[in-house]
Amino acid sequence: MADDLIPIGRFSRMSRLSIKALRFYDAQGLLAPARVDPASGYRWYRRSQAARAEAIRVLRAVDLPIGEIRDLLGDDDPELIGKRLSAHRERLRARLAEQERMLRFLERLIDRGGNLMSPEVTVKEVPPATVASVTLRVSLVTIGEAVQRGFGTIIGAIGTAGAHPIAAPFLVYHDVLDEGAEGEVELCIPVPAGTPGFREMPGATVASIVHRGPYDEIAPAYHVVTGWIEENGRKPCGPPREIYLNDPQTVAPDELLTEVQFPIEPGGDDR
Amino acid sequence: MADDLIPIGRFSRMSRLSIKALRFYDAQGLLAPARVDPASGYRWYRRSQAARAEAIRVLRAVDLPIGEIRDLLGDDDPELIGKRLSAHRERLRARLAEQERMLRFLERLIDRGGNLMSPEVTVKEVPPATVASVTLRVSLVTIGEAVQRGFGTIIGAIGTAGAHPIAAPFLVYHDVLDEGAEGEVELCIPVPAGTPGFREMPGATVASIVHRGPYDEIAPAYHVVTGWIEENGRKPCGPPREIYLNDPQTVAPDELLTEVQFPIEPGGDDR
DNA sequence: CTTGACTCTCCCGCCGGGGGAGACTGGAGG
DNA sequence: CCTCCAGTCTCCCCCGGCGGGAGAGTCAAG
Repeated sequence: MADDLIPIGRFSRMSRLSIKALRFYDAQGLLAPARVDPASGYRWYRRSQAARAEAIRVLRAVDLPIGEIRDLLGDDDPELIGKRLSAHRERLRARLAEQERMLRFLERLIDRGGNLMSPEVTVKEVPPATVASVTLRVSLVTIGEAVQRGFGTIIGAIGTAGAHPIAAPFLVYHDVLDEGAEGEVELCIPVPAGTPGFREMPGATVASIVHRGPYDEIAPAYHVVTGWIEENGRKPCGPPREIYLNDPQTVAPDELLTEVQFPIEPGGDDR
Repeated sequence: MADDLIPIGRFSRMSRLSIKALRFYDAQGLLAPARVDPASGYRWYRRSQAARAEAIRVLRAVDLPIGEIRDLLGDDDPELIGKRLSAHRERLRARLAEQERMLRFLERLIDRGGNLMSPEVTVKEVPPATVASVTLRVSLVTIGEAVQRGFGTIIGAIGTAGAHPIAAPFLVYHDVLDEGAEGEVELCIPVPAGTPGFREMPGATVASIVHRGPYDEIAPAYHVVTGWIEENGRKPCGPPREIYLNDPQTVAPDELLTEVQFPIEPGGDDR
């Protein structure tokens, strides 16, 4: 009846939706103008459409996708609407949590001084040692659990031999466990020199790096060391070791310190 | 030297970056392979590139844009890197705050029961009243401040007349202030009936709606009422009023209640 | 030589519009 | 009646950071 038809510009100012957005919503079947002049294509809105426009504006302001706004405005059942909104709330919460995770991660990065790429690789001499050891065949999938049990076994053996650990436990990778393949790893715990019945571990010159964080983020540390070795023209000469400098039982995963050592041939400017 | 060139698939698994991503980073000049076969186009990476790849992965994990990662990895000054990271942290914080705002807004929406579109319009009779009033010429830009001062003036006048307010203050829009245009508004405070020297406000049948929230979000309420009037075939017959049901001095903006009344011709099924 | 697993380039899609080109049109003034 | 200007139209490209897939070429093992 009342043909107070409003052109798109004025309707845009009324609804605080951009002209582009209004045209887009028209194309998406979300908010069709009351009339479209077939000759000129001009869109004419009615004052009463401002309510729907406002609802759309509000829902877009909480980042509800266009399609879901269309669905939501389609049904009148307030309970269903509540359910849709709640579903979206969960999405927003998830996104919020993700953003928080990112922010915290970034703050950790900044705290570390932005040592993104080259947490210092150092060269050092590792003296020979007597170790209690067990060799296991594992894949990257089973390694965590197997290592836990293995160290338990070793500690038991040390105890029955009347000795005690004198340094941090470590692990020797005799095979490359690059991607899902199986391989041998040797679990070691140093014991007092000369304790009979245990293996003698030779000393070595190693390129070393300390990784801080959960075990499953250690791969980059390996790549950094191997990359460093290559770039500095050194030659690897033995299986790498991983030394557990603190205890996962008492320290948060973020604080875990793990040293990665790659034996290399001596020589070069070992500072 | 060491020509341990790694094809893209293996490097992808090593670095936990998708093949698509690696190709993209190559195209963006972010991580070029050590060698590209000119004949086949095959990309070959070197183990040492895993460190840079890892840095990229980490920085992408905190959603730093590609271009800025390139810049950041370009310069070695750790202080500058820290500054760039901090700048990004501020961006993340801003985004987080925005997400939180959305979530809180959505929760408010849900609490209200999802009355997005039709906060109930009611028809009612407004009795005549005696009011102390002042008429101002304002635009939408100046209205907030002008109304504040105007009500101060009126309260002063009421005091000197020995009367006192008996109902919520309101405002009559004699002109449409649709978009930046100037117009006359009348500020009114009801006083006891028959107080001499004040204006008599006629009664009316009105379509009414209550808006909850900040004043500057009130436009949609107007549109809902005018839309309702149009859809229900009623006829507007006078300037609209805005009644301030609670006090912006003592109530948070989100809790403000403002009633919008549009006089309409009597008749119809006034429930 | 064949086979199968990799890899290449190129193009489209996403999401919600923004920016701009080039062509029309509605209403007001003369 | 014409003119003029602001408003409007459609169409196309752009944003980010890849993912998906087509169609073709390539490497290594049997």
